Amino acid sequence: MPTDWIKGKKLQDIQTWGKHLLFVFTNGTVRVHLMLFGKILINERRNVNRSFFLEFAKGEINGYVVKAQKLKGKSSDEYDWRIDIMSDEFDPAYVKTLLKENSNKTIDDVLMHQNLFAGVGNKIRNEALYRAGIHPLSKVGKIPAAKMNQFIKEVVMYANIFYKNLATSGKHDFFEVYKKEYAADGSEVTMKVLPRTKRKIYYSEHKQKLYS
DNA sequence: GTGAATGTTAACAG
DNA sequence: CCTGTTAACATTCA
Repeated sequence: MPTDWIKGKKLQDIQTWGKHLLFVFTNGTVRVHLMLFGKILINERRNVNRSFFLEFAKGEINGYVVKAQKLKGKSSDEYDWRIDIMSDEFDPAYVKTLLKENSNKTIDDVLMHQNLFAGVGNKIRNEALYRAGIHPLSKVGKIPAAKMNQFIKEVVMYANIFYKNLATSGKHDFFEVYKKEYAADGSEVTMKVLPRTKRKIYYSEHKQKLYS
């Protein structure tokens, strides 16, 4: 990404939307995505090329193996924070209306859609489904409304656990089912490779009910 | 040396 | 033209 346009400009704000990290300048916004292997370091460098960096009078922000691009318009035009699971504006009722258009899809599939649950990745998907007791291959339209409400809460709750873990210990290793042989409740964990996405899902047949 | 892993999207096939 | 699938990209760690 060309960076000439940022030179000498003031960084006004840093925002997040789902997995997007946004650096807001007076004359534009930079979106940074860490993809699978990305890292952001503050006042720290590695011995490999930075794929994105911001150098200030004091301190610097370095991105390694990240994807950076300039947003076309204002971030508020491009992003709807009602579907960002970590946002104060996250709106479960709104997400539910969006889910209605996806009632014939499976819950594991829909969860990873960044235009429905921005910020959910494979770990949060597996953990939230386990905590809510929903089988990943359940059909969205077959899950009772009350259960769906509970589930959406679990997504947000687990995302916050994940975040707090990372913020306090620098690690996120609180898993009850993901990559486990036995789940937290002692039941056996089943692992399946999803045919289309090739991602792995972990679940407990015992605890997680299949709605189909 | 090999495989797997917090993800997205361009390119392709049908 | 739309939908679904495959391939590509990049890095670190066990």
